[in-house]
Parts: sequence; structure tokens; C-alpha cells
Amino acid sequence: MDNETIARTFMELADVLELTGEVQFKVRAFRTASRAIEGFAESIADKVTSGGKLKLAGVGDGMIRRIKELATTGKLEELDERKKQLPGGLMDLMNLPGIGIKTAQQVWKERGITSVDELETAAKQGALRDLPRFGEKREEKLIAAITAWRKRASAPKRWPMAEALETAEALCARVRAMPGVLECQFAGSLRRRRETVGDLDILVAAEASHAIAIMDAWSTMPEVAEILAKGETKTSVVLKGGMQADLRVVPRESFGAALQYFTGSKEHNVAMRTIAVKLKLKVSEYGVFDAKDKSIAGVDEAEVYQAIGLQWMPPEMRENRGEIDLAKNDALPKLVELGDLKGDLHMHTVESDGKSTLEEMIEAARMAGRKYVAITEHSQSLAIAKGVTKERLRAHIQRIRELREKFDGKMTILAGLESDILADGALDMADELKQLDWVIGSVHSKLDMDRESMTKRVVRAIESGMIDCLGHATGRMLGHREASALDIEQVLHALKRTGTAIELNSSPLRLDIHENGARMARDLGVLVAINSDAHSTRELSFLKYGIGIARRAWLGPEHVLTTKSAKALTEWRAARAS
DNA sequence: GCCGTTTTCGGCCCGACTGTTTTCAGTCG
Repeated sequence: MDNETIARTFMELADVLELTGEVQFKVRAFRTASRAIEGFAESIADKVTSGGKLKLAGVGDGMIRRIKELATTGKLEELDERKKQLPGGLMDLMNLPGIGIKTAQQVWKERGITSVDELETAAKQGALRDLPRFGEKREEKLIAAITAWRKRASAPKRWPMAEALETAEALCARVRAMPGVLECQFAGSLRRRRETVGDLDILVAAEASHAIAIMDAWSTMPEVAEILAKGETKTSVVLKGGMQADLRVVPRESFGAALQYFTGSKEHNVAMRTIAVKLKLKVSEYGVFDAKDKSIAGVDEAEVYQAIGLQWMPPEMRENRGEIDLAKNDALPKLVELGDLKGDLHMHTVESDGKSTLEEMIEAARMAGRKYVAITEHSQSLAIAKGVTKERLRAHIQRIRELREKFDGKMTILAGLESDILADGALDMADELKQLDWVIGSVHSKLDMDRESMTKRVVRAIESGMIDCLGHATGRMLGHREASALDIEQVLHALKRTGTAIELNSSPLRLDIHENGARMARDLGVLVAINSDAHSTRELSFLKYGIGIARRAWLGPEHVLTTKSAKALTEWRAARAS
């Protein structure tokens, strides 16, 4: 059973426990454990059932017992029992904004309401206004919230990082131009570069006297579709595309503390604050305060961390996965940066399904600072992407070799191919691969095979020794297509045995291999190639998304194949061929 | 339920906004 399923089950159990009146701290413990499991790099079920020692914050004996039960029986007795005590639709109520545990219980117990439909009817009839803490206005808000909720049900709940990044950067540019704004930066899970983002958190430093005007300007921007809440320090809006964006205004002396706080993650912040409490300090978005409530830090993030005895750490690491202990001991790893990337080993041109010519791609990559590229068209079996035939491939190689002279000294150009891994694990155009400088093997068809067959298929391709790198291993497309069933651990072991690299495909909808896989690769010593898979010159910039994921996986330059110089890459390839 | 160079029991992050209130509970992040 995979970590996601276990995490989801624990999250559901927390909701059910909450509704059935379990003590709050126990409920919270399940949520904490759920998030910890979601972010755990290995299969937690395997780890626990094999009797290995597990050290994961928030997962104690009770959780381990439940993970074992889930892994062996596929379900949780406790969850099924508790669910029997609850009417079916009650859980939906808590998904409505403005409805939490108390209100859900209230309308259920006082009015017998157990579904969103019933709640809407009651609100429209004015049948809720006499309940405690209810009134006409709240009924109105509830009806609007239900309408919006129904509309949202069809829209995505989370947005790809790339789309959120673009929106956030545009909003920040707009905000920076507002009078009185001293600084503006986005925070939240976007700053941590999660692969998808639920909402935007934009942070502003400004004098308090400007706050109201800034909030007015923010809530009347043309991008705004709806205002959810508006105050002097916080205003939440829904943008026209459906994305929620929160603006916070803080004094300049608190900007660092606020940036730290709103960057999260929540678990990271809780762990930080717990350390602060032990030091008799208080951390809030306004700063770090001593026992006498005197501010001792807040202007910038580094001093906030320093005030509680921690090293500053990159946002991508802040998930409470052990980074705090490392920061305590000044032992944080150095993470890979965009500037470290010397090459890009996966891209297409008009020869297959790309939009730009060979010359355009090479020149654009050179301008972007790459020292080498591999041109990797699709192989013949991928007809839909104009996969090259034997003859076309040979002619293409010839053209690439000729171009080498033109770019001599400025750029190393590798003649490559993205060979299709066929259903049985054989490589498309296997006879042609030896003449190439670089070979990627990727699965493009029959993505819905069962786990065992798919794993066998990919492992066979790797063990052929004919590929240098496994391309977009899981085949997922965020929001469109689930990852293929694949035993990543077995695949990584095969890569390790054969000295083959794994790709971190930076295309924003792929981000494949995902961060947990990249983390496992790092731990196993499998090199990761951060590639753009660009189909146009514009898409060469996708590398910035891959870098975000790589950093979340704690990859340093030494774990990344494409940080090597062209010479070192050639040597690496020669060594693995021998 | 988890956790521990103050604790194996007794804690468990902190503040803004809203609606319904005359001081606060609930929700959210």
C-alpha cells in the first residue's frame, strides 16, 4: 500500500474522529501523522511491516500499529466502526468554507441536517437563523458559499506550480507599484515549490497608514472575481481563474518573521515554535519575542531562525522532514541551484514533435547558459509525435554533427534519441542506439499496465544497458493522468546496478520523477538528470521548475548528472559503457 | 495520539477575520 493511500486514510480518520467528538489533540495527531507519511521518501508500509526501525516525527506506536493493519488487511477497523456512527453526507458539510466541526455538529444535532442539499434548503427557508451564533447574514453567506462550492467542484482544487508562479509574479509586480508598498514577495507552498499549489500568499511590508489603501487597491484589481474577507492586515480574494489569493500587510520590522511564517509549512512552523517555547520565546508573524514581550528579531528570515538557534534554510526544505535538526547542528546540505545546471539532455525539434528548429533550440540553450544539450527526438514507434525512421534519424545525426562545427567551443551538441520503451520492455530502434551520443528510454503507451508488468517492462529496458537515462518514469500528467503503477524502488535499484541515470522531467505538468522518487534516488546514489523536455525554445526555461522539485528532494549539485561539465559527462558515459 | 538535556504525565503554535455578540466562539491558515 502506498504512502498516499495511508495518508489519505489517516486524514479521513481524523475528520471522522473529530465529528464523533474525539479529543482535539488526538485528531490533530492523525493529521500530523498523515502529512508526515505523505512526505516520507520510502514506502512506509514496507518499512513498518519489514520490522525496520522507523524514526518519523508524529508517527509513534499507535500509528505504526494502524499502518500495519492497513498494509495487511487493506482497511482500518476503527475507521469503519466510527463511520457507521455518522450519517453519510455529514463529512461534505465540513468541506464548505465557514463550516467547521462545531457548526456541522450543530446543524446535525439541532436540525437533523446531514447533507449539503439539506443545509441549503434550510438556509433558504430561514430555518437556521434562530440557532446560536447564526443569523440572517450567516444564512446568506452560507447559500453563496454552497453555490460557489458546487461551481468549484468541477474546477481544479490545486494548480500546477508553473501557473501559480506566473500569477503570483504578475500580482507581486502589480502590488509593488501601489503607493506605500516597501516590499512585496509571495510566500506559501509556492515559495516552497510544491508541485501543485492550493492558493497564493502575497506578503507586503508597508506603513500601517497605507494598509487600508493597499487593501482597497488589492480587492479592486481587475483579476479579482470575489472578495472572501477584507481587513486591515489581511484580505482574501478569489481570482477570475478560481485561484484564491491572500494579501497580508505587515510593518517592515516584521517582514522577515511574516515571510517565514507564511512560507510554512505548517508542520515546520509548529516544530519551530515548539523549540521557541522551550527557550521561553514566542514566535509569531510579527517577530520573535522574549518573556517580556520584547521583539528580538523579525526584519529578515535569517535572524528569526538565528534567534531560536537555527541556521536559515531554503524554503524548499521546510517540511519538518528532519531539516530542523540539521539546522540546529549547522549541518544543512547545500542544494542544487539553477546556475549549477550545465546541460539539458532532453529536447525535441521540428524533426519530431517540437516547434523550433535544431539551430533555434541550440542557440536558445546557449543563451540560457547551457554548455551542452542532447537532441532527443522521438523514436519511430511513436508515430503520433512524428517519431523518426531509421533514415531520418541518420540524416538528423548527420545534421547535428555538422552543426557542431558552427557552435564549436561554445556548445557541445549530443546526437540523441528518446527511444520508446515498448510493451514488453524492448527498446524501439534498438539497432540504431549504438551510434548515438545519448539515449533516453521512456514509456509512452500502455500506461495502465498492472504494477508488476510495468515494473518488469521498465527494469528490462534499463537492464538492456542501452539507455543512459530513464525518461519521465511514472508518465503522470498533473491534473490529467495518474502516475503509472510502478515499483519505483525496484526501478531505482535496477538503475543503480547498471549505473543508469533517472530523469527529473521539468515540464510543469510532469515533474517526473516526483520529489519522493528523487529523494530515494539521492539516497540510493542514482544520479538525477534535470531535463526540460522542451518542445520549443520557450520551454527550455522549464528547468526552473525541475530545480524546485530537486531542491525539495534535498539534491545537491553532486546528485545531479546535468551539473557535470560536458567532459565529465562524456567520461561518466564512457565509464558506464565499459 | 505524540513527545521528552525542565516532563513517562501533562502538555500540545498563534493570530486575523466574521458574525453575533456586548466580550467571544468558530473558522481558517
